[in-house]
Amino acid sequence: MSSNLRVAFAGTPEFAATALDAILSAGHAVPLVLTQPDRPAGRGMKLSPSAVKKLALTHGLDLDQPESLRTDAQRARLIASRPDVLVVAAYGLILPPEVLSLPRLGCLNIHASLLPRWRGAAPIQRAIEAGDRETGITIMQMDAGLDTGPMLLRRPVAIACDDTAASLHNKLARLGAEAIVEALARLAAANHLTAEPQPAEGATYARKISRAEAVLDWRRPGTELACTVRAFDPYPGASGQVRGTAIKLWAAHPVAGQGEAGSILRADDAGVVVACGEDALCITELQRPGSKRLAAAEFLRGFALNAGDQFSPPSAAGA
RNA sequence: CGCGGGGUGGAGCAGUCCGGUAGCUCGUCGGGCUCAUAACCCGAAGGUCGAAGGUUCAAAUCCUUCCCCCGCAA
Repeated sequence: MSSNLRVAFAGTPEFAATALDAILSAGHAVPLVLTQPDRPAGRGMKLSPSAVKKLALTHGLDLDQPESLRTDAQRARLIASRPDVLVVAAYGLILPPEVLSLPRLGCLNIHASLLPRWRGAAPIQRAIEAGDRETGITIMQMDAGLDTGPMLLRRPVAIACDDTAASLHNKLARLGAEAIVEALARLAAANHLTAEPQPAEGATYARKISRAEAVLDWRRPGTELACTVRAFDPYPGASGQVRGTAIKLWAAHPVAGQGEAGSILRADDAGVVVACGEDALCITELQRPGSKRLAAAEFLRGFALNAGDQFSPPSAAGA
């Protein structure tokens, strides 16, 4: 690595940790890592460190976990670290103008979509849910808006018909890591990057995934429901309810068929076919509470589903 | 101490409350039937019932401790 930068890093989940790891491997100095404070999470609600924190600790990096960056006191360590640039990836905090203008080269964001499509919190899931065939990574110079800054670098990736949020997340995390390393390399060499403003056309907003959305509305078309199932794997998992039991649906594809929305047309080793508002959905992987994900054939041995059984409508099945 | 479900032949489950010969569906193997089959019929193998300790004439089942998996919630 010929020329290195002082790269402060702000990020929280696995997606961000992948990028941080690549930045370190590229030989840049990382004088400070910002990540969200430890949160109660998981069974037992134990305080858990973020993926980025764990990585930072294994590399012995300086770490700060402010609740926000609104005050000078909360920014003190970032200022003291004298970064050339701040790389932000799924950090989960709003950066005030004082932070955006703090590093000499500004703040770069790794965003998991081809902007301006899917600005916001859940670009990976929303792209799958919408049935997009392509998404990607955008390296963006951050400004005061939400994912509205000028673009430095865009990398497309195809969404496979069997991609889930999990599999696409992994692809995009790797791609994002490569992209930020390339952007930093160019930045180090040229001391600036040409930034292209985002077009006004085609902007959409990827709102956060809410638990309520996870309960499938069987009046929707089977093709859309299949996308939702993939978009919600692994979190929070599309769900339905039969005979009072909540059931998670982990894999499904649209098939021909018609009947009352939510009614089971067939249930055999090939899958559970449920009538939708349009066509039908063939569910091939299911899970009930306390058990694990099972292929339809195995699931049915322990939980009988038969033609004529009915999935409850979302209002009745909702949490 | 956030709430809860579960660990039983290769897979998925029942049996546990009310201790007393370990059961079901599927798979595997062998045989039969069939033009043929993932179909059907007959038969067989295969289990320290998560681990350790305790109670008992007797524990998958009751008590104690531990390990592992999962749902909710975040």
